[in-house]
Amino acid sequence: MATSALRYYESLGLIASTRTTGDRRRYRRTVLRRIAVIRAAQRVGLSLEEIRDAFVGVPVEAAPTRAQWTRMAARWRPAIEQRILDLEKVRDELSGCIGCGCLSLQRCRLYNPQDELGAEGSGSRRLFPDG
Amino acid sequence: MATSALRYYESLGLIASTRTTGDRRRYRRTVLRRIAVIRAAQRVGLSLEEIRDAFVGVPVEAAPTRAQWTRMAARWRPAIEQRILDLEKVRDELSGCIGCGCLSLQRCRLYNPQDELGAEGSGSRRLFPDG
DNA sequence: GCTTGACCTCAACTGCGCTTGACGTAGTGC
DNA sequence: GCACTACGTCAAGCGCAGTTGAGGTCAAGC
Repeated sequence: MATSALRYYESLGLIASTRTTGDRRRYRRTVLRRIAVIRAAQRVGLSLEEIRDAFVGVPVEAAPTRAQWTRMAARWRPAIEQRILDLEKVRDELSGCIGCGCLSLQRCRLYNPQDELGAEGSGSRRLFPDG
Repeated sequence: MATSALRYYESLGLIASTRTTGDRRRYRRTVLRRIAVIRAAQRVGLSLEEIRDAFVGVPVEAAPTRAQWTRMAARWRPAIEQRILDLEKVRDELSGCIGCGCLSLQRCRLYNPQDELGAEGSGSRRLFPDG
């Protein structure tokens, strides 16, 4: 990965580095772990800020304990599971709903994922009230 | 959703609108479908450009046929499936690998998802060669 | 010794996906 | 009939996640 990204992560406090006498960055093993986890979290769709939040309690400088890693991993599970469920829903709706050609604005779960919004009028700015 | 987003999509050619005598935009049913599909595709992680590409063969102005929708949905399935697999991998690796505390730089699949890179030296810029 | 390239800092820039603002018009409610 | 709001255009701005460039330093190879 690009060194500029590492510097950027460091500027955000996501990772830390030690310096050589010549002021070059050296990354400890634990930092490489953090980076791997950061990239993985990005694949899940988390922002760097969310990732930083997920790292609270996991030391930036020192080697974290196994318990700390485990706690963090546990914190992430729900977000990952949720994201997987979301995608499975999109997949099923794409094949089930669009695939079948129904696409009813009133009934289709693609338009109306929460099954809310029965017949509350037709105000504008109403499609996807919250994401 | 915000009207500004609709105008933006229109500026990209993702959707089309008819106009009233007073120059206001009116969106046909099929456009509302398109919008729903666009939002769904974004949830999957596709960029608007990728989404536009996925829409080739699906008319912007007229009502697409069921066959056209179906073809498009079929084009997306692989991307969605892949994304789901990715996330499942991240989930399993987070609980299996970090959870277990191994985190070996050489063996951990989190660092080395393709199982490539045996022992090719330790050049820099080597972590995650392609995403 | 000297060149070469990888690193350093810091500020400015990029691309995406919109949003905001300025300024003007259209149409609905009272 | 008049106020008010939602819409119209267009350009500029924002937040995120970095990248790029200018100007300088460090260290390995010849």
